[in-house]
Amino acid sequence: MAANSRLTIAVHALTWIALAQRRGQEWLTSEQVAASVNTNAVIIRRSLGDLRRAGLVEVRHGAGAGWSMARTPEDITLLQVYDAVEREPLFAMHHTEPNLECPIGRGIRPVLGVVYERADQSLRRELGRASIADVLRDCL
Amino acid sequence: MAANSRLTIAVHALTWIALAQRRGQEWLTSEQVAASVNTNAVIIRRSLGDLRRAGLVEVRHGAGAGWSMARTPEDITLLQVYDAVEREPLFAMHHTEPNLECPIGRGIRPVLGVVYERADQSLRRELGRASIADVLRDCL
DNA sequence: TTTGGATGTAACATAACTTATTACAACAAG
DNA sequence: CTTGTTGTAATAAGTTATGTTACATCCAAA
Repeated sequence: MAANSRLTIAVHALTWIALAQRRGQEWLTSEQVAASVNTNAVIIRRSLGDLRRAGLVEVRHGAGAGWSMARTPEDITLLQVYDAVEREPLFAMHHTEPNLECPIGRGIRPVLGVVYERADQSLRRELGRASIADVLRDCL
Repeated sequence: MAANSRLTIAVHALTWIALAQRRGQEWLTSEQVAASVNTNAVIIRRSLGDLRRAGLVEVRHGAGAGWSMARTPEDITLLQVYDAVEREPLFAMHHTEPNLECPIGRGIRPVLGVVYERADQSLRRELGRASIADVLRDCL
């Protein structure tokens, strides 16, 4: 299993909804999205639920229910999707506190924190450059 | 448990070995490194084993055995450490092949592959800017 | 007002990964 | 030889990712 595919699933779902809307279908059910992603509808509902909490999609209940974009594909970057679905930091610190009597044990965590923060920023900058509209265009 | 701490452990181990050598101790045992990182010596042996396979440290067997740097701290970047200990890509594709009858299912993987590649490159560029010597200096 | 189809979420199952720990064969310096 | 350390296997416990079933809740439309 290893690295998770949450960003992949969420971007796929959003891009497919964007294409369906361009074709005139305003609301898509989780079953319809799941058919394109080829996974269980509950996985899609959980992913789209994250995106809804981040304000990227809207949901409608009752008969004729489904999911719809809350913004245009041009206004949703992969960084926003990443922030919506990803919880863990890129790199973890020690599980147990290092030995504070050692100069390295004392100093390493803030030092690595700065390095990891810079790496995270550059990753996010790159993800911020691509939008759902870009992904949709390149898929076709 | 969540995100792994392999990069953290390996950088800590290397930095501590670098400091010990500067203080005149040429060879460190996995027990001595483990005492600073505050973990089991086997964890350290596995991490240093990865670094040895990448040519970053040397090992000596028999009585008086231990670990030593194979290069100067200035010549080891966190990117080299990252490559030595990290196997998984940053983002995974779908677990199951998406629906190839859908235009998005057909096109999404190469498109995301390009985006993920760019994100990975920028992360690596940032990790390549910091050396073990930098980490050691900032720890003191 | 009823109904039917979809969401939201809990519960559970499975597989993989991470860290920790014990045990021990292989190894080499003295 | 002796002794201390490495390299690695085996095992365990905790966590996460994904998939699946089940069902209460919701609401547009009939």
